[in-house]
Amino acid sequence: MRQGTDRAVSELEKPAYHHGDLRAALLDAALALLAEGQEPSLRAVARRAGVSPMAPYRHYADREALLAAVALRGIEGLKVALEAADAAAAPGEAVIAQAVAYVRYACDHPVLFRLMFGPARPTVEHGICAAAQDVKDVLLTRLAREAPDRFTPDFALGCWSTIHGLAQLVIEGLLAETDPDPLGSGMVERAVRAMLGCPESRV
Amino acid sequence: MRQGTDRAVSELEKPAYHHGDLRAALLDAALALLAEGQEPSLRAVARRAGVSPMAPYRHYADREALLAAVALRGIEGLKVALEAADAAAAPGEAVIAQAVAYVRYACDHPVLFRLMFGPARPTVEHGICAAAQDVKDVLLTRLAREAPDRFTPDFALGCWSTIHGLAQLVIEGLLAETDPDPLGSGMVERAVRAMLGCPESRV
DNA sequence: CGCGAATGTTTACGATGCAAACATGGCGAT
DNA sequence: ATCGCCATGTTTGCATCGTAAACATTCGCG
Repeated sequence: MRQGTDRAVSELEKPAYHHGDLRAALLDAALALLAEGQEPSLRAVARRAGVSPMAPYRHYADREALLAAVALRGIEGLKVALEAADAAAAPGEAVIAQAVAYVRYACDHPVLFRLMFGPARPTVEHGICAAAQDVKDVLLTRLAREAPDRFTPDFALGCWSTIHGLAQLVIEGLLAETDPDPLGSGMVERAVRAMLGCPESRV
Repeated sequence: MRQGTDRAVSELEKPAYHHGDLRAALLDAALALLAEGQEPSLRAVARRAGVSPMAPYRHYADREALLAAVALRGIEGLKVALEAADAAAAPGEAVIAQAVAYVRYACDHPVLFRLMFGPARPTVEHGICAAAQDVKDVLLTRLAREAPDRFTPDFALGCWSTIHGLAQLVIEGLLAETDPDPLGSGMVERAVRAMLGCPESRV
């Protein structure tokens, strides 16, 4: 696929027949549409990438395959966000920080998030599952250190569920009438603390 | 092909021009499609109800309105399931029983469940939110009795999130590689117990 | 230089959601 | 009983979507 001599991307070069790296461009286009809040149709993605509606099929089996690739990237992004939050957290507060980051990521990219954890069963299914496990593991690792006494696989699953459920409830607006801004108001954080049984709220 | 689609109440009259109670028939048709695991298109619902593709618009503003009505009914069904589980539970085990019932409901009606708590924002949005609160309240009420010491609004939200997140993870297959049958294996129950800190497993 | 394979394009088909115009017939006012 | 209103259904039409099939273009290797 890739070769040494790269006439890869020069600015004033008109769109050649061969796009150079459509595969990545399609991914970016889909991500961009997602970021704008719209669910990306295959045709819209192609349009945005400046190619014909059928072009994507040279790189992805079907719409679902493209979306799955996007979802994978989104999951990786979530993992990165969790790791960053974990690293930046005060001692003993890393789990809470990860939880908040998780929900914030969902709020910042609601459509993407739905794609990531919704019916993304298609082609790359296994890839998605594995990536999701990676995400869980980031949380799990920190959990094992901050709460070694209570820690069990079941407890880890419970924690993940709590955080994931919270994210779902928030982005679907199910908490809107209870609290218009569950993240900003600290409700999310308090709910996680309540479940973990660590009420130190230290402003 | 026109067949005598299941008319619930009437006897042998031919499909009259006026359907009698299309509104309800459409709901049932959508529910039936959902039960068969397919996402109901407006046209498919109309087909199943034995009317023309445009007929539903006399009763629902658009596809989303129909789906929202279906979602509402699904949420009511969940509430009923929770109440039943609560009533049948052994003393002190009602919260766990509700949690398991919640996840089981999701597993039994995955497409419906996604509809209920997915982007069901449209028309009846408020109705959906309120109904969801009703569901939460069933859990919340029992929670206040079984765990009066830890009980706070934040704790209640946390519990709901845990259960809801568990349901999401299970129906999307995110736990499939960890455990192919999280409900049957008891993993769901154990995760909830771990979060609640009540490890009595009393087979 | 030439040719095969990779990559894009065009055309076409069936499905979908919905707008607009038309048809039917239940039912209250006369 | 009759008539006419209008709620309820139907037909037609259009834009969009996913994707199959056939065609066009160019890359890279012999």
